Amino acid sequence: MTPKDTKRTEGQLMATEDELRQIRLNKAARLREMGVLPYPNDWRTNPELEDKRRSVVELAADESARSALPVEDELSEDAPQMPLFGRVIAKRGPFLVIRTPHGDAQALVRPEKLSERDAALLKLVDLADHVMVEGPVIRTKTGALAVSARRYEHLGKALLPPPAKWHGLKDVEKRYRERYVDLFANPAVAEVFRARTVVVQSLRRFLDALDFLEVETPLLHVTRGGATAKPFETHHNTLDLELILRIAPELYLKRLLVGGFDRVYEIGRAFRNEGISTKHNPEFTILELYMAYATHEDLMDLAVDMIRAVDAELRARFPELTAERAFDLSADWKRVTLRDSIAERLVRAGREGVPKTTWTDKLSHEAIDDPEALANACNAMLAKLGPVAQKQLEHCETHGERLFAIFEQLVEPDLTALYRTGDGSQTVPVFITEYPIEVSPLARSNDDDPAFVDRFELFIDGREISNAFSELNDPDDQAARFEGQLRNRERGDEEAMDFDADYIRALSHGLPPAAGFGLGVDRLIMLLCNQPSIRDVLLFPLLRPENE
RNA sequence: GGGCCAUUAGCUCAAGUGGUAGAGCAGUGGAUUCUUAAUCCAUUGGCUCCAGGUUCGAGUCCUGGAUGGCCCA
Repeated sequence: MTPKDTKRTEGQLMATEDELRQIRLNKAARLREMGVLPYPNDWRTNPELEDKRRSVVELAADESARSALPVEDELSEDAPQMPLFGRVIAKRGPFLVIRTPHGDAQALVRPEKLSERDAALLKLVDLADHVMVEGPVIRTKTGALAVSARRYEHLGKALLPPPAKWHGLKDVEKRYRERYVDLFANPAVAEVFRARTVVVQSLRRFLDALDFLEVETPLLHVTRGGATAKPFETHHNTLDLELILRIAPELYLKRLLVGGFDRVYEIGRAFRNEGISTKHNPEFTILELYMAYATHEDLMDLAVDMIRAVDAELRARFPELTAERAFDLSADWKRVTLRDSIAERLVRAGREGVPKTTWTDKLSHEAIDDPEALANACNAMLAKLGPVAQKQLEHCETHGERLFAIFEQLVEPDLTALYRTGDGSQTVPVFITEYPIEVSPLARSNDDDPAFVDRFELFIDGREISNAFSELNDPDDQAARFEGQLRNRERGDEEAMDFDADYIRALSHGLPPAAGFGLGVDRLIMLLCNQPSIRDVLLFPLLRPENE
């Protein structure tokens, strides 16, 4: 005992976290002395109780409906007993505010209305405990709803104090690390994750209605393919086999088209061993769909319909969350070739909110289709670029690679300035089409110009949401593309794909003419729910572990 | 990878130029018991992120590190 401790009277313990915990442990012990378990498991809900609880909470939020409720003194003898159970988040006078998945409602808990046992239990309640009350629903003097408790049960002890009731939990790191607290302390956060589920369900509903078959393909892959990215590596002991976590499901899904499923999709996790940012988490959710007897142009139409349908459902269910929008999904979605987007960027530089850059001086409109002029322009730019952009440009060996690099560096950052509604108030979704063949190893080349492929990427509010193309189903062409990837690997490209011999064999059995579409589900949710960081739409984003 | 910012009680935040670390909420004891961030009285609670340094004296200044956020590449 330190001298400080001796000054304390009983009941005046220090309020460090350990001692706040000890105070609650002491209350748990007193529950045990009363013959009540601190963590009981013998109280059960059922559909009927659940419906009643939901109706109580909904009534509590409905000002006009609750005005018809009786006050305590007007209660009839046979007033129905309604349940309210959940977590205590505030104590106000003789009221407990109880949080449920449907919202908050309050209980009026007066000891004289309870049995001696229940009144004694009530004395031991702490904020954040799980409790259940039952009694008639009344209107309070201030017009609020309350369940006037005739029965009180302790359902579970919280040993740690909840965050401040008014401010909630604000510490961003703590919110991500202790999402369980974030969710019950900040209802707006929980709302985002409910919205997330609605988006995913809505995607499924849309595709199911079009007779797409939802499938599950392996997460453990032997070869890297379907995207260009660094994988996570792992090992299977029994087979003594090096495996990677999939970077995309693409090649398995297309095998299923060979197998005769003409419309398939998968919503699942993909893993990329890359940086973490507000737009990147090492594991993320991807939707990929494949459709036989369709082209990438059909999938543009499908993408518009699908995203509009999802958004309509989301907006109907979450009007507040979706109120602020920098983009307009109801406008006509632009379709621009990659080369035209560069040309447009150059022509409009310095006008209409489209900024000038050093590229604007070095690169002429005519150079876009002239390999030598483009290479010269790139060389002239090199010194002006940052290290990463410089590296990307230096690695370019072909006209197509240069076009793609220029698109990424020059056009992509200013897409929101380039494509806007007529009055300029909002951005418009844009499909960028005709990608160079070199950067599209799985896409079908264009029949009229084999240097480009039948592919698009969809950008909404400047953010890349989707990538899609008509599928390459010529096995010899695909084999040559894989060879090209291997050469890139030798050039030092760690993201290049492997040669997938089984996939070539699958194509050799005949992949029907088809098109495929991939969508970053987390990014779509960020966009539609107006969330600035991918961590705000992932329940448990990857963080460096805490020490200790 | 680079730059900027942040880290103080369980939570939310204060502490001009270096001078005894404070408040609200939560907690504890009591009063009250139809409250709406309940109120009233009393009261507990600190390795000021970590490790060094400068100084008579560091939450504050310097160096290094940790974690997080934002921006740039």
